[in-house]
Amino acid sequence: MTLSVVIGLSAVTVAVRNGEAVVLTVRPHDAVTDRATTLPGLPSGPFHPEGHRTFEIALRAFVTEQTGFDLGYVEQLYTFGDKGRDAPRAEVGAGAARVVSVGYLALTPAAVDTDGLDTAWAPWSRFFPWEDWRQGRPTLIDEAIAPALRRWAGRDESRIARARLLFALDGAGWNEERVLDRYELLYEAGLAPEAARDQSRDRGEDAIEPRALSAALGEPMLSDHRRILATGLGRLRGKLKYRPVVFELMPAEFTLSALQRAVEAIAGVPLHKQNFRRVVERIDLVEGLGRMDTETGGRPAELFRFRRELLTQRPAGGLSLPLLRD
Amino acid sequence: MTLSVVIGLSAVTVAVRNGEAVVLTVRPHDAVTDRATTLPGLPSGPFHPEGHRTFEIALRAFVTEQTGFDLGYVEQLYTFGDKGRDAPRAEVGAGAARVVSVGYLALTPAAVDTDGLDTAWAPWSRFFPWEDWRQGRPTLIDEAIAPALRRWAGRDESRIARARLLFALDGAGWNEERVLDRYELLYEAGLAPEAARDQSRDRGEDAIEPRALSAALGEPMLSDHRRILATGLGRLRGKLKYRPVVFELMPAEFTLSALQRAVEAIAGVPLHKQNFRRVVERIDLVEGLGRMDTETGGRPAELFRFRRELLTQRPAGGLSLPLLRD
DNA sequence: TCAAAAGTGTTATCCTTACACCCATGT
DNA sequence: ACATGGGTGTAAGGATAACACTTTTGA
Repeated sequence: MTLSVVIGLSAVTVAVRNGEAVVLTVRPHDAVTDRATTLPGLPSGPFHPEGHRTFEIALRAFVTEQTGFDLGYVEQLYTFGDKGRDAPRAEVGAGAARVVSVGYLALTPAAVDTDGLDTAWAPWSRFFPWEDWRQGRPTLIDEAIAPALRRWAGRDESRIARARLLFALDGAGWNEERVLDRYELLYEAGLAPEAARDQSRDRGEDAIEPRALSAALGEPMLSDHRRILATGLGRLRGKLKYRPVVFELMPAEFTLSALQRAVEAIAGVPLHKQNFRRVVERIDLVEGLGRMDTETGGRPAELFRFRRELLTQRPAGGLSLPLLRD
Repeated sequence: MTLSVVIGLSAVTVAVRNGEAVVLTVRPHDAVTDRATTLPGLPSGPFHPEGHRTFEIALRAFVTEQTGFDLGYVEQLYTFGDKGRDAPRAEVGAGAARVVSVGYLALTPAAVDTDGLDTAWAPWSRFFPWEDWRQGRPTLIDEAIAPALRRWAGRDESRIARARLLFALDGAGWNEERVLDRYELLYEAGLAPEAARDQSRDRGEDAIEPRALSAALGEPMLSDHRRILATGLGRLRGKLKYRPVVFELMPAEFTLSALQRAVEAIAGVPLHKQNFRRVVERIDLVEGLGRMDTETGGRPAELFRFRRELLTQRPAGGLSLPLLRD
């Protein structure tokens, strides 16, 4: 019996709904009690070399199958292969297999609810509550994260420096892109419930999915899905700034405020209204339609559309983030 | 017999030598005639789930084994899984296996020659001659690439637009980062020798490595290695601008001109001397040593060092590229 | 009339670009 | 002295950040 390799494909599917960034999750429910039986996870499945011509085709099929949802924009994120962080060993044919995770990022303008009870659009702040700085610095950081990290770091200068840099302690600046590094630091410090679970499995204990783990530092997810989600959020936040990807999250027609709320929801920081508009104007990728949206609650706002046709004519950059200091 | 999966790990190892960007290649030689028996390839090997704890550990071992070289900075690039673009099917245990490629980028300051005859530092302009714009627009583009692409595109507007955008035709601007897209366009247009090879293998013909392929549009490489190399070059060119990665390519002490030549060699574009210096000064990551390098051929140049210790204190950006229009 | 959100004007500062010129060494 | 590369000054234009204010709707 040889240990072979199984490739797990997972999708981080992002949308913006009511000014909240949400991600598509699956959570198997008990048919009788209608209660969730396990942690939530990302739509995912194993790559079959016989049937699947490419990873992306296989991934799209998994998502549609499991959520009823059709993906639009898709890009590959990262491939995780380290032992002890993988999904529980899969059984394949004669023997066991090591699972390697290939994560994907998908963007979609429509966050419609599908009928499957097992599917849900979850705000990602549930999994990473420390990542939302739109209402200012989350109190969670100073009240829970910083003390716990300091306990873990002890006198280790390099640990202290990492914590300071990543969680903006002692006056250091917040870098919204480093989502994965922050999650990995918490994992390493034993502050992510997944760490304890992976360790107990590594010690040969049975791979039980722990149901009642503390959700204080963000809700845990199945397998290594929270790590993949962190990778996706980080990538998306970075990409916003150098590629016009926000528009993949917008409907055909939108107001500039809605666009700003979408960027803020992704980046997790508040932006300066007028300077944001200037930035949008400068990249010259939207076009006013002359029509108004009267549902805004105040003065009606002009509707705009994304001039997608320009992308084939010239390389286009993203939106710089004019921060609103408050 | 089931078709299983083998994960191939490959490294794009980059260094700068005499103002040229070079990449570490292996090319098996015939022991008797001392002539190369196949195309050059990247150092690579199959991931073993039993033995290897992480991809990166396995990769480092392969490179050391095959080239005698120890890697420093390493980052993952991309995982290629599409059928027909993979390496020839590997034989594993009972059956055949589909090969999936995980590419890595490694950076190193030392481009020392190792003794192995099979190893060579090759300038990457050999594989992508159209990517070097330091001496102005390469004539190869207008003389060979553009006509061939136009023949291939015919009346297809989307093909014409892609060719124009990627190869800066008809006055469009050159985007040095899109190395992979350019290679993929040439592959799709049948202008990369690898395309013909992969197709003949797909038709069931024997997987011969063709030895005498035209090198007009860049020398071909083994398997999908030129695609991985293109991914690495593109990633590195992008990263230069937002992370201080050039310094991974520099020795402990260097002159500012040497730094500029390194950036130019990677980015493939000429830079404006004084503005480059201003940019370097502004990011404030180098420190003058007060000592001089007298080997410059003109006035001695001051030696500088990279203040690596700052990286743990603050997040650091890269160098913007102040182009020299000429 | 007032709350709520849309939309505009203006300035100081900093960064980038684009000029042209002087300096120290080896031959 | 002169060729070769090292190193500097400065001004224009553009982008960003930081101010506060007007406009148009619905309740």
